[in-house]
Amino acid sequence: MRRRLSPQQRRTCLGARSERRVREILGAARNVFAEKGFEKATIAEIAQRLGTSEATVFTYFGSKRELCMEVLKVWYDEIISELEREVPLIDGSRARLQFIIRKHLKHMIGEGAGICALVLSEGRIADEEFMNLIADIKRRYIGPLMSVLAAARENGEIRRDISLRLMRDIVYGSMEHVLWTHIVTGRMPDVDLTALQLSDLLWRGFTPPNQPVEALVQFRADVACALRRAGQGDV
Amino acid sequence: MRRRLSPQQRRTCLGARSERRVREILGAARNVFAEKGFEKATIAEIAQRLGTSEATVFTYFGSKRELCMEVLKVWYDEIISELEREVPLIDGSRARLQFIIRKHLKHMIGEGAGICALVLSEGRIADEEFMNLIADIKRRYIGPLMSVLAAARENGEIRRDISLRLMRDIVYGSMEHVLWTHIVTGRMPDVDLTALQLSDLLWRGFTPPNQPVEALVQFRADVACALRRAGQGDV
Amino acid sequence: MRRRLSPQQRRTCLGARSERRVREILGAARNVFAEKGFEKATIAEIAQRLGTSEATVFTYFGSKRELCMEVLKVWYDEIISELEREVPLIDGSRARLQFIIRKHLKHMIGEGAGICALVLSEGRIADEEFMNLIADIKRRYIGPLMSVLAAARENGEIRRDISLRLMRDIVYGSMEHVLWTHIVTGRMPDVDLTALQLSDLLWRGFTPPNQPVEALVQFRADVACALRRAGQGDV
Amino acid sequence: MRRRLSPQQRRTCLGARSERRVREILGAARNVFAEKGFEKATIAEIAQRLGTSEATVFTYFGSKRELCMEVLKVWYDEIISELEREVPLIDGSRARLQFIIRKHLKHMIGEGAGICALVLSEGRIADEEFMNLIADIKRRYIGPLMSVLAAARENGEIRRDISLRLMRDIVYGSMEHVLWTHIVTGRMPDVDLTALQLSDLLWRGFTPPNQPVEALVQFRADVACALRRAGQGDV
DNA sequence: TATGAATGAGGGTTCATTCAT
DNA sequence: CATGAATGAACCCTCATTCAT
Repeated sequence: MRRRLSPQQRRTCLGARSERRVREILGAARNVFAEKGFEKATIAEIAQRLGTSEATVFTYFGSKRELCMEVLKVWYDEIISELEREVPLIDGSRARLQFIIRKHLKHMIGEGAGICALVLSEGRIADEEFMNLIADIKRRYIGPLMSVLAAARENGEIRRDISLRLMRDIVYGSMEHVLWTHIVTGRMPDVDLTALQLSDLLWRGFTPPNQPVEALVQFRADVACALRRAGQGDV
Repeated sequence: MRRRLSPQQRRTCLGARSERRVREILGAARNVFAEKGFEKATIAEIAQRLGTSEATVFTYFGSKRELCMEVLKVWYDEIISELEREVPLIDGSRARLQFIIRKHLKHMIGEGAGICALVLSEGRIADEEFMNLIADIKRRYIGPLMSVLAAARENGEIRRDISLRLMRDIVYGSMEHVLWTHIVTGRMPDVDLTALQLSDLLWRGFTPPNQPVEALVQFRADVACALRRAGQGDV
Repeated sequence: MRRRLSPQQRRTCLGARSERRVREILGAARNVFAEKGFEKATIAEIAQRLGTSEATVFTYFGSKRELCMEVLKVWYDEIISELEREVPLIDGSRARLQFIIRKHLKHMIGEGAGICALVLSEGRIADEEFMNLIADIKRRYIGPLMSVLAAARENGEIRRDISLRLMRDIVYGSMEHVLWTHIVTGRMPDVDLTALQLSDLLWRGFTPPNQPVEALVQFRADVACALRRAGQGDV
Repeated sequence: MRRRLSPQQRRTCLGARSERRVREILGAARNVFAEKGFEKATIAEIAQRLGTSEATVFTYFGSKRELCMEVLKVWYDEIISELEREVPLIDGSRARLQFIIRKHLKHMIGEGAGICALVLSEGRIADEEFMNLIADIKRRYIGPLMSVLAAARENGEIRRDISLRLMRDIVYGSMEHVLWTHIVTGRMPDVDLTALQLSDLLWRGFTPPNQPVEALVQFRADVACALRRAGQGDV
């Protein structure tokens, strides 16, 4: 049966027109899944928004679940690669954290929130394949943050007594709750301000406690001195 | 019609035996809803676990939705009143925060996680009555924490430049993500340790910043970063 | 089983308290059946209005259908015997007709209408026993009118060329439609006026025609009609 | 969702084959509703008579209620337009009344009776939309008769002291009872004879009492005279 | 006698999925 | 390739009726 081909195989042998069709379906499906959640979304509605029939959807995607997975894959692939490309361009762990937070908040406002909720809600329930996909997405999505944290710990910028995993949970958990509040109340959060406050607050928690103040003062003096010697002026 | 009686009325006039029945049904329903979520849970399964018929469930609860709401109410009422009773017995804002965090983590491990997911996931989808209940539960559940934070801010223990709402989101969001990780990976977290670390980390973020010192810390990090970029290795 | 005893047998061996119970149940059932119709009426609602349990109803009446039949029997027995007692006291066929019409309209206003609708609506659908009861009730209910009409025909007061059956249908059909209009619109009809007009109008139809005069009347109408058709306006 | 489309929308975009399907379903539904009444009719039986599944019925009609409403609409639309077309072609108020009566009796024999009973019985019970439809149907169905009566009253052919509403109730009520008798007894009435007798009897009731005989005789003489003068012979 | 409790039998409705054209 | 049409399989919910106490 044609249905049993994986979507990749199927799509490989389709022409240009079909490529567009696939994208259209994914787009409509994304909206519907985001708005309704997996259970309440119906193929009928997706098809209706496209102006086609339900059967057409099944021509391109073997099942509702598969379609949903594809939607997630496409959506996350995009923002993950964006993240992976841009984070290294930022300077400083703290700035990177702030960047990641702002990026996440921006993506997750609007339709993104629904997609994100999909990942959070359905991941526990669905069959194994679905769960694996979601686990994979989460892992990759979280990758850039983990790199930043790992490097910062290497540098001694952040404390060693708390696991990176816990820090990661704090970062993403905080953001999700912020977003959740936004979804439920309907109020738009000020993304930039929230990102600033959040990264500030969390960073201060991540920072190693009890910095010896005198050493820092001395360090600043040294650098300033060196700088002066290099002839580039006041601090 | 019997169905049209509210569950309170119905239950009020039942004897001791049926009180037990109600609890049994609530128990089974709690498990099923927690495991499957609202949509995927079926009355049939709840009845089956009790060894009775679906009709019996409907004798005690007018609808699936009503049953679910009752489950939520019972579960949260218990822990909310526990929280409201015990938090005031603790001394010190920071200790209270730690207490709330530990309590939440403990409650949410196991079946509690599923119930909690119900509140988080279904709130956006269901009808108004359901949403109102969930909103109410959230408000009451969050009450003790908000009191602690508000008092701490009064005392000047925590910063004024960040809204309590954001702090609340950070606290609960972090915990939820911790729990989520636990659910997905199946690994039991060390509740006491996590509560300790989490409250420590967050508290330090909440605390008013000692700006001169922190500026120095940041300065050192910046220089180190610049140095690294300049390709001269470790600090 | 006790259930299999006919209600008569059962009631025979019950004491005074039970007699009252039976009447209470019949009363509540009457209201509910009248308001909702047979299908939409529920034993639960009947029991609820009595403040007892559904099982109690079944202690006295073997089934919903049986209860409904009993309700009909009791209600109609009363007004039929009333009719049979009072009609002979009236003088003159025409006055009797008017009396029967007024009586019917009065009875059928309010709850009576619902009972009557029961007879009209369910009679065609239910099982044979039910249908037989309804047929029997109708026959007896109609008896007094039939007697009046038969006697009037004997006297030559009403025409012989139209069957009594048709006359009966005209009398009761007219009234039912009047009542129906009243139920649907919710407006109270003026019972006495309607009874007067109805009996007058129908009686003039029942009366043997004075053919020459009526032929003349019709002739005039025909000419007027033809004239109008010919386009020469009013007569 | 497919279900959420109105039946019109749905049907509009279906080809000729499904037009037939719609008619088939309406036909089967008509029979079942007519035989059983709304409550006792089941989608299962309708589907079974068509040799299809219940789901198929729901593909074309969103709900049992909607299906029933459509059945009523189709059935009445046809006979109402027939009535509106044909009544004006008849000459004379009395002949029109007779025509309407005969037409009604003919339509209401057989399955029509069941449909008619639907209108009469369910109108009081169902939800508002249903009731509105039924009220609308009744109004339109009764329109032609009301026009005839109104015109006849204008001409002075029928009495002014009795409301048209009451006359209407008498006409339709009589017929319904005639039909009811026919349904219950199972005997076919002689439609033409009944229509003749009914219209004769009722018309005589409607006619203004106390026509001055002498004037009529004179009128006939005048007309006859005029006719003779016009050279067209004897009366 | 009264009733709390339980339930079998069914009805309406939904929807992912299949298949012939 | 697109799709109109059909449907099996569930699911929620209702209610008359039974039975042990």
